[in-house]
Amino acid sequence: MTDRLLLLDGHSLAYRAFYALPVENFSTTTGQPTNAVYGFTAMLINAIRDEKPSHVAVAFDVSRQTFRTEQYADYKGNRSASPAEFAGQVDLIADVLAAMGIVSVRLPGYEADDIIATLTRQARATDTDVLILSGDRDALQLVDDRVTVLYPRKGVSDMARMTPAAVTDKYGVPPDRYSDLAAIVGESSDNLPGVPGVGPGYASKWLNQYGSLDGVVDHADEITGKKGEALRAHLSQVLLNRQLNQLVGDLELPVTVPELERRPIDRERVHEVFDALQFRVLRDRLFEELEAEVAVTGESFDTEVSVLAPGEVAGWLRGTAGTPAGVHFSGRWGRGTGELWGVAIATDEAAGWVDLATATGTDHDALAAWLADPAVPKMVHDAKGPMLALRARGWDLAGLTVDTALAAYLALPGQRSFDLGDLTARFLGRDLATGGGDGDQLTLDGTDTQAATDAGVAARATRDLAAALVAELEERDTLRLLEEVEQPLEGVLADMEATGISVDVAHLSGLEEEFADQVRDAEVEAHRIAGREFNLGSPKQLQEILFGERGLPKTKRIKTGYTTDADALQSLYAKTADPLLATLLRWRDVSRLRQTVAGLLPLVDADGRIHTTFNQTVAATGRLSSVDPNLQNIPIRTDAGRRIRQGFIVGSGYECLLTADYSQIEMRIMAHLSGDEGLIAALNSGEDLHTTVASRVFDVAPDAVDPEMRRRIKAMSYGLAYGLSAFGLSAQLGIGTDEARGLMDDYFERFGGIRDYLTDVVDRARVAGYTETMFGRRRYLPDLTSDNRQRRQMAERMALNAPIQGSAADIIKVAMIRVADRLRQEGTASRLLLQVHDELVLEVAPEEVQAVRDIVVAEMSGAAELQVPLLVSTGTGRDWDHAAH
DNA sequence: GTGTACACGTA
DNA sequence: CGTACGTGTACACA
Repeated sequence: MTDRLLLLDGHSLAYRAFYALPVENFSTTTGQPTNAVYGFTAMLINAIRDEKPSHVAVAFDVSRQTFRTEQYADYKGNRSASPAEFAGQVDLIADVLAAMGIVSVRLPGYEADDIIATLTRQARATDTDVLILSGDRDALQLVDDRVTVLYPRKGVSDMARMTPAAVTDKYGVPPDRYSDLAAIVGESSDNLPGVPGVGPGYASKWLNQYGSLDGVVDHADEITGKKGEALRAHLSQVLLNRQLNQLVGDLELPVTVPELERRPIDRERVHEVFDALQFRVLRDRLFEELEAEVAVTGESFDTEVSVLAPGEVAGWLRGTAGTPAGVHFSGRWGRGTGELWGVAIATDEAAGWVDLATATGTDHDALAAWLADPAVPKMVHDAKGPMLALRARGWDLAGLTVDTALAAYLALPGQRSFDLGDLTARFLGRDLATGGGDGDQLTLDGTDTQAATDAGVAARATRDLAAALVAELEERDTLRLLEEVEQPLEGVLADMEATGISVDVAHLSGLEEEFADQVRDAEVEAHRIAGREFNLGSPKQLQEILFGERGLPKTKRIKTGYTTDADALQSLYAKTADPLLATLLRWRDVSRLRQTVAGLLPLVDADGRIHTTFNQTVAATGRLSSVDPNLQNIPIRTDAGRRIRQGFIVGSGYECLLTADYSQIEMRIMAHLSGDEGLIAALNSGEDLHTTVASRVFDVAPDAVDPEMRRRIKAMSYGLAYGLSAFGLSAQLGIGTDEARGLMDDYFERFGGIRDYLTDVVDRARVAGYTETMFGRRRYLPDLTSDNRQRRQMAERMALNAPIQGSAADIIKVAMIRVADRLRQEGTASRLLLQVHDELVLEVAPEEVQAVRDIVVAEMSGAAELQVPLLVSTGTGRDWDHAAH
């Protein structure tokens, strides 16, 4: 593979960053400005990620005194002394580079550009591509078919990619004539005046006409008019400019290109340096985006794993004397159950592996007792699955002090997967691999020693990782969330998954057939109206038919043409009354319903129940998610949808389902967090919230609020928590933007506390780099300082929503733990089945309805102390639909 | 087979 | 140009 050399102009980029990023948002708590360091480092990380160079160097100026100032005292003489805030940041950049294993180069008397020119020349002599990241246009003279300049256009992430074609396109001359052009037009940043009245247009015309600057000079007399006159008057300045802007490509440098080969990132140093700079987000990005680049130190876990022979388990466990242990379970699990094949246990002193297939009954008993002993501290990575497998054997897990997957989720809430190996590499700088790889190493007695070693190493890694993550969370004040919310919840979720929810298979099968018939009817009709057959499920074919053959007006643009989503089809139908649209919408509706039911049926277990899996570590806000199947998006809004809900029924031996949900929990959290008196009063009044708010916004009596007024206010109230704009509100309500803006103004006139809160949330998140929920759950939003407007605004909406959605998630998690505890304490047979973000579904045993309802309402309402009451409404019934209220 | 885009269900 | 998810289908790649 061809080598790729990335060269950066340290000073020019730091300077750019310094002026691009507001210093008030980038300084440490001790007052050290860091905006230039931040911007430079961000550019560096992006460039390495995008360009994947094999070699990297950063060139710096030593001082302003160079051979150029000797020749021309005013060279760069227009530059005011660097602001105090800039001073010192260059040294900090050098620290960052050292930690990242990147070479810095400087040479007295020369500028960074000369160093870059020299290294470029050296690299061109070998088979190496060169990328130059520089904020100095002089570098453009180096561009050729193997050398590209990345020039910051705006901010720190928008780069112009200057190839020979791009240079020619922009300046009208090829790169090797760029310096000639710059000599004629001058370079204000270097304080080199050009020919007055002559810009790149004339300069390139002359250069192309006479071939080069020499040609232009030779033929200066032939150039007519004012511009020719000006050129002749300034010839000496032009020639001086040309002399000064020529980069020196043959310096004696202390390094050569081969020595610039990328070296492993020094994790320890990166942590130290980034901690000092308080660059938490950037550090996370560094490790995330350059994961492949980060050399795992190679050090692996050299753990001796004792394969415990049949009969040895009890004795070995006694030997560990109840000391804290990392535990790794081998097996498989899902759909509310699982099987366990083996267990590895690693304490400080020893690691052991139990193969459950060969272990004796006594071994099993000893292991089960050890696992169930709450006095023995245990660390497990992602324990919910193993809990299901243990449960299936009638075993129990107690004494779980740290689940490293949950801990990592709180430390890195934006990450989607938490692989043990990735985490040990990231947090411990160690490699989980045990050097196996050459297949199974079965010993004579059939023991798979490689599996034993792998499991033992995983157990040891879990143990070490737990310590690192606990320290990390302690620092962020998030340890309580782990110990008092996420970890206790894990067991509750395992129970819910194992329990599952009963379904009426006959009912659902009937529905599936019914919906399938309607799908067929709609399809036939659609083909008839369209005059030909086509795939109704293909947006592409649909676009051809609607916008091509039928000539309907175009809808909102999407990547592949024009949207055919339900909203767009609705409004098209309102405009054109095209019967195909109605049929299409009907087809979409019924085929989706059919699909929902068809997806559920194969997941019904032998016990007649569906066991979903709740993901506890995927949603960035702290919510749960549900998969396999997703029971958090079962239809409810339409009659047909509710018929699907009727298929979820109370199980035999139980009396009914009970649902309990928080009313307007997000509005209540917004009231609490903002402290807005008006909203608090509205929620405390006990009257209908949206009517009360509407009466205040429109300044009329509550009974004068008509349904349309209420609808608009409801949309606005909920939209606020999502970062709704006047444009979005107008689109949603079908009113003009002016009217929408007026509505928003009126709203904030009465509820100014909400607006203040929302802007404050974003401001604080921008400075801190993250948002926080009421319980201290963080969400990191590096894009808040992006100079890409779309990304930044997206991050701002996330920042608005995360504390609200996340606090609601925290509250219902606490409620679930308390409900489960109370049900256990009271010895009820009733049990939790599902959580749907603001709703709990329980299965109630005979005679327990009243008690369970009281427990659920009390524990849900009492899960958090807010400035407004947490209202809970409940309902019961034979199925999920009838239990709604 | 894998990845992306679209559409759409819930809160 | 309103957040957070998961799933199924079509379609373009390998």
